[in-house]
Amino acid sequence: MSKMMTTLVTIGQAAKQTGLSAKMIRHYEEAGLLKKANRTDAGYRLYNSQQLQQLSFIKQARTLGFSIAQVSSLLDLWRNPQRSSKEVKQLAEQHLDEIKQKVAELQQMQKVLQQLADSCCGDDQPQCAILDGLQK
Amino acid sequence: MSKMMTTLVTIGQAAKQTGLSAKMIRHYEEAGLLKKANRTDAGYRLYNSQQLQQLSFIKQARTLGFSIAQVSSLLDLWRNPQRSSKEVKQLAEQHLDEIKQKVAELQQMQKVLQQLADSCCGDDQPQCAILDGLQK
DNA sequence: GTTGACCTTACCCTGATGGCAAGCTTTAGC
DNA sequence: GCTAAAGCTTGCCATCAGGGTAAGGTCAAC
Repeated sequence: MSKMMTTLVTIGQAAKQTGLSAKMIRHYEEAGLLKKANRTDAGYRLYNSQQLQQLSFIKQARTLGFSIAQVSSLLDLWRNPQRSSKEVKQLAEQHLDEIKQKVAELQQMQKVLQQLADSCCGDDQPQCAILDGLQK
Repeated sequence: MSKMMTTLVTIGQAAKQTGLSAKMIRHYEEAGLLKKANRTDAGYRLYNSQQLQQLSFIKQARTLGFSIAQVSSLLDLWRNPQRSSKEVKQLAEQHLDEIKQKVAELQQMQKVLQQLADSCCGDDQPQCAILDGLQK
């Protein structure tokens, strides 16, 4: 056993360093993404550099739009030396498909809405192509 | 006063005709989008053709992604003969901007995620560019 | 020793539904 | 007329990923 020099930080520091909020970190612990953090005698959570790395990983994955459940799976794969990159890629492509579908839905909305807006003169008269379009 | 022949339907029929669910219709009533529906002696909600038209309007607006609050404003404008199409157009363009921003965010996610997925060979080995990318 | 910054838990709020339960009403079949 | 099914009612809980607030304990600086 080697005695590592570990720098421990409280949740506020961890939040600053990872770009998360303290609330989110507690939430992730509660959700089971992280092992329960060690505490000081006073009950303050303490994080070492490995845990900070895990939190950064979560932050990155959330930024890419992965759900908490997906992040949980990603974390499991990340921590598992027996993983295959195939599993990871499958997860990523599944999420990619979800994103593409959302983009398509939003673009469809955008298209229709843009057409309606373009056909509305936007003056002081009550006649309005947008409302007419919604009525159809 | 002319006595109009009005066809009245219960909430299930209204749901079928508008593509909404009965639950949504009750929710919209609760949220103040619609006047409280008349009831039969037994307490069943009844909808006439004008109310069905309003429900269809709501359905269309929701399909275009307007929030309930925005639909409420749209309904107010729709019902107000003194409206100006300018007000409607402004609301629509505001929503259009929100959609465009969401699309941009999702496309940014998509781009990064696609790059990660492309650089992951997806084989049986543990080495994985996606996990490496998330770790950074 | 006090003040202010930081931490703790617990609870309610968001948006737009879905689901379920318990109970009443109406309709259809026999 | 009786019964079963379908339809309606309200009310409460769950979702998802947190934010807000309250009430209280802790720590560091001055």
